[in-house]
Amino acid sequence: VEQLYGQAIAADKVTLNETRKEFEGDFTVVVFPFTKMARKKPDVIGEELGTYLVGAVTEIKSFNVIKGFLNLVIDDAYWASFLKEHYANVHYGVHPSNGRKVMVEFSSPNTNKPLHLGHIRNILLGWATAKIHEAAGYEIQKVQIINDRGIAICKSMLAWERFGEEATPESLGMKSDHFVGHFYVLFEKKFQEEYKAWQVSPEGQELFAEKAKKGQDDTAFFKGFKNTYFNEFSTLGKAAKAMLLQWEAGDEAVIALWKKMNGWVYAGFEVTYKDLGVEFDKLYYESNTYLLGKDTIEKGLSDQIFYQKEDGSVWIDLEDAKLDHKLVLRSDGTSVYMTQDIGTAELRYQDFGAEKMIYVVADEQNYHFKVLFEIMKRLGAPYADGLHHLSYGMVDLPSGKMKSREGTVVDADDLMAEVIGEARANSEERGELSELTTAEQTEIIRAIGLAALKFFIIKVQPKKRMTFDPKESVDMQGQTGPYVQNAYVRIRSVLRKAGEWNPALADTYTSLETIEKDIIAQIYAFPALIVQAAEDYDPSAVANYCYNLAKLYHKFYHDHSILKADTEGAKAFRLMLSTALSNVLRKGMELLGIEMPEKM
RNA sequence: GGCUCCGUAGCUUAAUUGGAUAGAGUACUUGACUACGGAUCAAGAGGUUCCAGGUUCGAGUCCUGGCGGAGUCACCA
Repeated sequence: VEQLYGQAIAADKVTLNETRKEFEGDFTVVVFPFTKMARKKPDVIGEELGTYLVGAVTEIKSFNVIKGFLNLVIDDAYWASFLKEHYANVHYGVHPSNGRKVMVEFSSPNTNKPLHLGHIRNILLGWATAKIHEAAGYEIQKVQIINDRGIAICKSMLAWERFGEEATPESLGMKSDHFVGHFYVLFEKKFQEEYKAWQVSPEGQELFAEKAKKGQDDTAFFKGFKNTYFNEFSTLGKAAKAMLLQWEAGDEAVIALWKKMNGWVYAGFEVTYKDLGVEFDKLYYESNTYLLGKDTIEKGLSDQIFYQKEDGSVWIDLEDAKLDHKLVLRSDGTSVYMTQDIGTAELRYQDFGAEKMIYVVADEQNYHFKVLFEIMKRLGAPYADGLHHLSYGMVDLPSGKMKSREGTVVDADDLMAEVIGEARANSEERGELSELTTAEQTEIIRAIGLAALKFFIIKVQPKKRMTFDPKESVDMQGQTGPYVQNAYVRIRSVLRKAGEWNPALADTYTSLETIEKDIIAQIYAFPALIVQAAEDYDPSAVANYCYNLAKLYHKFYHDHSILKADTEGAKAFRLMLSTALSNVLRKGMELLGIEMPEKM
């Protein structure tokens, strides 16, 4: 543009797209943006630019102009040499270190119950986001904050103490985190019973008469009154709150019970994480961090970033950021969730010095993180601009919203067992694995089942709320994880059968099929795709890319013979192409935490 | 009620961030293995991209106003 029209133009102002299938070419330049500076018609500009590019860039063989779109045709020789250069590189697509650090926080469970479907989406997103950043050149640190204190775990503790009769996971034959969750649900059940009885008691009726709004029926009133009842009237609620106070005071018996219960939960979590194939570099425990942040509040107060009310509580005024006023310290001087998060952010920066910190947390906390990040900015934290909330939509069931207190959750362990069971049934029907040992079969079947589950969840853009249909999640045909695995397995099978082959023969193959070119062009796009997915915090882009690549390969495989190709050159070229594609598929899926088996 | 997000084929979804005739999967109908793996491929049908305006050479995408759904607006976390 500069050469032809004498005006410089920023690179990001040039739209360069992959050419759509129905037109000839590989890349398309949209020329409309140049009409003003060139003062010519789009078609004329297209002709001029095309002529210039063909002359100036050896890789561009020819061009055509259609309705203001300049389609550029890349020389087959370029694609062939590109393939030759990269096909054997199993780490193709991975960028060299960019010297930057990123911390990803995900999972972050409460310790009062086992992990469920919501955690699975969180974990898969967090894991994939970390891996994608790593491939994009970042040094990564995967962390979780374990919410091991608070009223929730006290409920489980209290229920076990009152109704548990010294039971253990072993004595009840339960997975240990499920065991603790069982007592959490039991607490809720007992509490509900107590609440129901109280509602019809004289005291309950009196309060209803006194406090209910006009026309409000008792069901609606008592639904809204539940928290107040728990905090002010319930004997169970009082006992749980008393236990929390005892915990904070360091009461030996309570601490011992707390350690016992949490120990059970951690043992259970460990199994679930292992089954899911994830691990963390560092764990933060809320019991160690929940008092952090007060110093910062003090300092911010003297710097007049915060202000104090008469009752002693400390606030920040964020009205000019359309975020209202927010409490950061209670009137009794104790901290709130926000205080803690401020302190934890600082602690992590001290620990790791990451310029980017990604919080993988459900979208119900969008407001919280907006406020947190705004506060960090006003406090002048050097990393404030690198804070990012990877917000994702909640997972619904076809029957509606999941509620752990009501026991309508899909348990993570059960879910994995289910998809693996489905994979096993499918596999046994096919019988492809019958020659392998039982241990090998089990491992492959596990990989297939998990691929179905993980791909089903990751392929949806994070911010979209998703409905999880258990029936569809175990599908293994169509746009699924096993479909992608199958493309890989096919390639591995072909490569095994090919035995020794000579890559140099590929040089004699000079006239590429359209689909061969398409595949190379897609492979070519992989490194940039990784960077884009990291920038967008969007693992679904990688999932969809892998699916499209697998689809291309299945079609190619169907239409063109590889081992029985017409010439030795074509055979070598196609083996090269297959190898390259298998490497990309394996790497791409690896970024999503999905393994690729050799057989299935 | 304020703020934020979402709305695309019956269902699940994509669209290179404003580009060409909105692309897949599923379900439905139909066809392809004596084959390098049929967990595959191909064909058909399925769309007023929630509605109405606006900006633009060009809008599923941006702006305004509606409609529908979700979240949030705690001295809970």
